[in-house]
Amino acid sequence: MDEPTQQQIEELTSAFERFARRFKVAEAAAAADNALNALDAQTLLFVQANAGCGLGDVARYLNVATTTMSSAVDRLVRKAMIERRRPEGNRRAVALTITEKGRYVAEEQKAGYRNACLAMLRLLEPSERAEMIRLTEKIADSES
Amino acid sequence: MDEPTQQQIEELTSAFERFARRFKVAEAAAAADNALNALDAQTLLFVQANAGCGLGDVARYLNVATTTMSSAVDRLVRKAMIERRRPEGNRRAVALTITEKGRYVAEEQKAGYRNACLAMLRLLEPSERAEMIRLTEKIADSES
DNA sequence: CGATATTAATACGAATTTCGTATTGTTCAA
DNA sequence: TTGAACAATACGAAATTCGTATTAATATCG
Repeated sequence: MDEPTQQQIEELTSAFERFARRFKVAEAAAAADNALNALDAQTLLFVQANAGCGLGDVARYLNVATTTMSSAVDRLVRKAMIERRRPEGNRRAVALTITEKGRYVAEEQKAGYRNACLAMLRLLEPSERAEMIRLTEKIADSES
Repeated sequence: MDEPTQQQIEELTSAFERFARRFKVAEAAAAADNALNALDAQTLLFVQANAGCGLGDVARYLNVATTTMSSAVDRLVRKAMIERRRPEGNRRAVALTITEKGRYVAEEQKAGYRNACLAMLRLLEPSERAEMIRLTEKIADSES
């Protein structure tokens, strides 16, 4: 009862395909100098948002093996975007923190996302924008 | 004039982050037996939708080097999901066509997308669904 | 207290993937 | 007919991910 219709499902699936493609192309075009691969970029953003987190925290969040995360952290440390520290109180762990340069790159990254979102909103009438945001939030945050 | 507000941009960006994460996790959970990597899956879907297309067509569409596409096609041929044929009339080209098995896997793949979209629509009130679809289509298909 | 299990991270190597360069074979144009 | 342009492939280098084994630190419990 009150199920989405087959046609609605089909329409949304198809629209999302074109949507994703458009978004992806824009993203590829924006690939800057400080370009990071997807995992490293996500790692950097997580470390920025969770200063002092451990390597395993990021791995669990991003659903990758800890060895994979260790490599990603290696790369980011080599690029001087984050730092490994030994937290006092637990000397087997590392605490990850973002550097000045890392913060810069992370902000650049986020600016890219914001630009893409801005481009989307511009395609809508002012009256439609709030509704798009509301519906996206509802889907993103609903329980179950 | 009539620009989206900073707050709207921020809200949509943030909502999309959660949205994408939720979508991605669902996708990872659905990873079936016939699992393909992202490029191979996209290639298979393109070949299904464009029977007889050339290798370069797919490469251009997906924005990868032709050598990369050659490898992807190799993998799909090895898995018996697509076939290389020499079209009469142009013997340097290959024409890609999907096989029975490929069609099956492609449909499975699309079913996964449809399920994700269904899950999204279910999170909305029936009255909101058409609006979500309309707005997504508008963003996906607008010129400029 | 000491032995053992658990935890956090790393070292190392295998497998996969992507891509650049060079090459083969075909078609087109002058 | 010869040379340029084109479609695809062969090959090798670089990067990434992950599993297994290892190191070191902390927790547990007899």
